Amino acid sequence: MPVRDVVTWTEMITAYMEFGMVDLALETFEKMPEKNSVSFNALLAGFCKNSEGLKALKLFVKMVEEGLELTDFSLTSIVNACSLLMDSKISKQIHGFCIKFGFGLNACIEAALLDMCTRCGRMTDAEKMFQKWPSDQDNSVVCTSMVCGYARNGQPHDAISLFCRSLKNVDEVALTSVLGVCGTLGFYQIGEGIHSHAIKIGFMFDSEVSNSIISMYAKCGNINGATKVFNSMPTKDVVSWNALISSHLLHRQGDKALAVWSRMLEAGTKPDAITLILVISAYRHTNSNIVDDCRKLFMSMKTKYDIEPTSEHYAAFIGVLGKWVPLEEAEQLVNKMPFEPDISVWRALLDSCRIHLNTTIGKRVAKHIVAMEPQDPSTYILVSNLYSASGRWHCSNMAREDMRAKGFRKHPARSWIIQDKKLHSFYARDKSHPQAKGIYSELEVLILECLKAGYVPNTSFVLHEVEEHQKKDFLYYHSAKLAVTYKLLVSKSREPIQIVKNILLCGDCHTFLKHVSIVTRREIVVRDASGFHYFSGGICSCRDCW
DNA sequence: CTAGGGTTAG
Repeated sequence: MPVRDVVTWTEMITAYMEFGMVDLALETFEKMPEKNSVSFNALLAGFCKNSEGLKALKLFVKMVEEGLELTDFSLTSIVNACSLLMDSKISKQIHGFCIKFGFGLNACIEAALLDMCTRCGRMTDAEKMFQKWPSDQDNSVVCTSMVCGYARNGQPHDAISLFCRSLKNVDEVALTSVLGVCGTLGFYQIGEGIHSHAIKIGFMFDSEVSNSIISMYAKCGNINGATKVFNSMPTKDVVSWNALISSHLLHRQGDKALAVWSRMLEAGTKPDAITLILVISAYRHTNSNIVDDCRKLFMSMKTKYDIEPTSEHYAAFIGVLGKWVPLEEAEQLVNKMPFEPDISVWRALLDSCRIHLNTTIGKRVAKHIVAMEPQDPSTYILVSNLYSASGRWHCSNMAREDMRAKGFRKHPARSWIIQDKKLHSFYARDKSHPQAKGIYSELEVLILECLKAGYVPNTSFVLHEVEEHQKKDFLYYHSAKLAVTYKLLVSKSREPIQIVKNILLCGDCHTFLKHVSIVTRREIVVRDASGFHYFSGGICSCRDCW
């Protein structure tokens, strides 16, 4: 067979893989009358490109067993496959294989290995490789891998600090990643600084960078900044529209989100699956009169926009129903689904049970969730909290003990604030802050003032079995209360107080913060898992439903 | 002809 034919076949495999047509690529590969190592490598790389880590690994094993020629390209791809599998043990085996393989590592393999380490949780190994990287070599790729690795592994400070230390080496990819970190944490000043830097080094019109700036501003509470950046973009892709719609959702501006959706259609941009998840969700933040519009949209997804509803779309729609119509309708929809509902659907239904305070259906739903994800610690907490809410402490503790016995750890609930470009994070009854003493005594005073202003503690949000008189001790030291107290202590300006919380704000903290906004006459902005709460003069923008 | 890092949602 002439070489040119092998080249053509191989190019076809790559092209199919590029467009996600894995089966066609494989078919082509099998039909090839003659294969060389390049065609194997193309298939291997294609699997990785399409997140088929296991298929890539199996192919690689086959290549080794059959004694096929392995090259730098094969190694880079198999390292990538390990990154997809995120398995520390396999990653070490492949790591060793690459080193033993002999003919020296090149920059691509090294960079892939470093990235693999960050994805398998081997941050110390990644750091070692990073330090050894020759300084005369261009290392914008490994720099970015390291920044993203820190971001992924819960080390946002290291991500930002490395980014700032290597400004000469960062490019648009590192920018988007670190902007994501700023958004997650609510690091407004730093995010703004990075925005300026992005303009300075010429990425003002890079759409990926702009997209992440939109989302960064929205997550930091500046919805106008997000809108401004969006409007300034000369070309908006579907991600830009999605980012703006989700920005409005985060601020519970359902009408504005729907208005952007109309503009998007007028502009002729084809929505994708994420767009529809967002637009359906937007109806949570409108009113009960237009639930039917949402229903119509949901029913016409396939015919009008050629998007097949997935579990995520169902979950979003159930979230809307759960908010505006009787719970039974949401439950019925789950039972009538044309395919097996996944965990996101059950979680949405459970969330609706929370809004309706319906523990009967709630417990039933929770059982499904536990059965589906026995590995997930948050499931046990969900069940435990559900029992606590109805006073069944024994069952509640059993769920927690069950979780501990299995060695799972829950992701702790946290609230944090930013002060002097530093993050101060608190968990419930946290005494680890250097100023803990001052915070607790200040909080005592604040509680007294709020009680005077009419705050009535609601001990049903205490999720542990304790004596009634002890309950308030648990309630008073929730993380959001500690965070707001600390901020009041250190910032005397009239600026709004910004708090970020990684889960939902509890009902008692919500009531408390309303009173804090009265007695301190300061605006309080909380971003929790449901979006923004703006407290001012005793009222919250979420209208007490979140 | 084949290889290394990223953005929107949950």
